[in-house]
Amino acid sequence: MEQSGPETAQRPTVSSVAAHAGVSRQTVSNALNNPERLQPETLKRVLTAIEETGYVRSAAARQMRTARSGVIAYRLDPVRDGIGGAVLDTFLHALTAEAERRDYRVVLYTADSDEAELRQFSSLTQARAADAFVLVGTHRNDLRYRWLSEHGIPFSVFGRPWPEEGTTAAEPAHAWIDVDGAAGTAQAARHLLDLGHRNIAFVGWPAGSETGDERRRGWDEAMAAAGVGAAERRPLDSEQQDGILEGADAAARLLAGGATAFVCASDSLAVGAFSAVRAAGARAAVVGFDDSPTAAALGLSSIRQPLDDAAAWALASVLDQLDGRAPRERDARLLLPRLVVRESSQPPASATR
Amino acid sequence: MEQSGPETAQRPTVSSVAAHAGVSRQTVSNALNNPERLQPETLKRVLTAIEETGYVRSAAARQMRTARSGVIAYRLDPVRDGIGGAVLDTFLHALTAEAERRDYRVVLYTADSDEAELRQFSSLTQARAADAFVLVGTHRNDLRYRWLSEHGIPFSVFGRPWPEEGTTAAEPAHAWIDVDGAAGTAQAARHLLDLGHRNIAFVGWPAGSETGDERRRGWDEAMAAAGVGAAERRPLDSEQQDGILEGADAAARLLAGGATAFVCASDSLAVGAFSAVRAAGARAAVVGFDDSPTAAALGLSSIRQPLDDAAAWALASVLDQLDGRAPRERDARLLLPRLVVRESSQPPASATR
DNA sequence: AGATCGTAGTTGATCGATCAAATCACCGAA
DNA sequence: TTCGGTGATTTGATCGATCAACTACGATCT
Repeated sequence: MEQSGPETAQRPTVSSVAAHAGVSRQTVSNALNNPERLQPETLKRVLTAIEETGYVRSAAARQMRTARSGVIAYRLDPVRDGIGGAVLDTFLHALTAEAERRDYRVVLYTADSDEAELRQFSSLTQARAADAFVLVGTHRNDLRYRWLSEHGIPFSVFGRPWPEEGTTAAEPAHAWIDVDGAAGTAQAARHLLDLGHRNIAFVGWPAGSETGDERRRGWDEAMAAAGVGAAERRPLDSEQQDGILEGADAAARLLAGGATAFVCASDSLAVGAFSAVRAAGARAAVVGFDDSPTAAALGLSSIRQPLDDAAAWALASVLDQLDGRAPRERDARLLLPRLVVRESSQPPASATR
Repeated sequence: MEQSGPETAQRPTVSSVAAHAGVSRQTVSNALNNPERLQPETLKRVLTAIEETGYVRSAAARQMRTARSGVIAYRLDPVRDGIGGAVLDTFLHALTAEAERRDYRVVLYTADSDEAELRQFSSLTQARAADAFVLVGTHRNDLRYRWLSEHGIPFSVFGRPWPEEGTTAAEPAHAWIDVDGAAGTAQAARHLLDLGHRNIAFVGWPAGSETGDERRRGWDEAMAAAGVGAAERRPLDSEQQDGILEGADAAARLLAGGATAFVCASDSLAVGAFSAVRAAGARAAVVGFDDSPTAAALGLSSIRQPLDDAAAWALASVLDQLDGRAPRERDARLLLPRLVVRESSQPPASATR
């Protein structure tokens, strides 16, 4: 498998491998791209020659002929928040790993505005340096989807599409995948209900963000389903910016109001809530969102997004588009997150009804 | 600047642009690669034609001829810790941005062992999918440097080289850059001394890791220089695994021992220390390390590594190697971090000597 | 005047793989 | 025996940019 000395031999090419195996260029090419066209015996001989010479296809030559780069582009944003940021990191890692598995590669680019990103789209595709894009995050009046669609460039999005202004909120034309946040917080709430809690507070973001509203809804619906009335739920709800301190403040307030457990919209809030609980010497349970490494380190229960699945789907989708296959069917519109139970919501606290 | 309809026109090439401008292929090529060879007037005409046609060089064709991909490879590790991980994220972002500035691109790969990484080195370079590598993190008996060197593949490292076993700790053969951790903690200690503190504790990692030992050394030397004797310093030193809880425990213990300020080896430890201080109702100052977004959010003073500089240098170094230029001179072996002062070490606490 | 040189720009060949079309070998049917 | 047909393999042409060698045309020198 190893190759000879530093600069001794020329880099092997299809032709040199062909000579080595006693066949023609094209046969070597076929061995790699259409093995079924070769006689088993010939195939084996060629593969052996490839092995022996340590041959690897030149990406450039290949791209040139096939007009495909085998590259997916991903926009790397500046680091924002320490705890929540890990989600996209994990997604990117999963995307890279999945791409490797399918013989693709991931290149990074940066952009600090939609316009800058469109320029990147343009130059990356014009240069044939990338075949497709995987986008994360979405905002209102996002210019990117339309631009990519109009230019016929394959892409998929991790994150729900916002209904475009003026559009009847019909099915969006593009491929996207997302996680069902409501299902996550509902699951967390039910878990805490099962432990005997009833005064389960929600430590959430200010109303208005889609993600935040959805997470609140999951908690709210689960509580309602468990027979906790609207009047009882209202004082258990809270809104604040994301952050550890904000979470701590909110939790302290809610604790004073009689809350015995917390479902949080993020791990940042949950870390804060958790520390407030400990500071107050209370035994209230806390569940976070995103299962960040911080949560794991602190023993904080948290809702884990299936990022591997999301990345795999996002990649599979763009590859389908590239290969002209029909759009991938999905049984559910949204992926289901999974609650990871740790000490912060274990062992069952004594019910406080 | 924009290009016509979706699929109307063929992608422009050197030839089509040449025709458009009334010159030859090569002249277009020269306009882009050796503009000084053209008469100013011709150059302008060609550039206009490029602009008008929206021409962008095909990366593949270029790579093929020049045997250069214009790509730097970077290994993306799985997310480990939430807070400290942001350092590498920031580094990667800086690297990507700097690469764009210099018309290079960054591709990602994964590897879960040195051996796996060597395979990646091999296939990425054989396929000419990457010209060089930027590595981060180092460990003893790292197989990678030797392999890359022996194969003549350019690379640079963010992180100090460990002295190789059996080697006289001479200058390592490869290009590397790192941040002077000792200078950082020394700066933090001096800052706290200036504020009137004397019982400044160090919340550090267990001895044995180079990075950790170095950060401890900075604190230690600054304290010694300020006249704090060894016997006085010893009880102010502490060792624990990295983590928020560990930091909180250590700080609580040290507070009880009379510490009035903390220099921490990481922001994780500092976050813990900070919360312990608040929990104890004390007014002790805390300084973290790495200036993570979490620290910024909490108002925690922290030592910021000059990651932009490090990334720029790492990239410049591999490009020098690629272009056969002499290794880049550096005035200092190490980059100096900068202390970012926030509320956690402000306003000057009353001296407690 | 003729040789020499320099500048600005041109043409031919090439990188390495793949597509498309051609060839070859072999078999059974007419 | 010959021919069509099928499957396996080979040859020719090509993707688009750049390198290297070459032409053209003045200006300069002897």
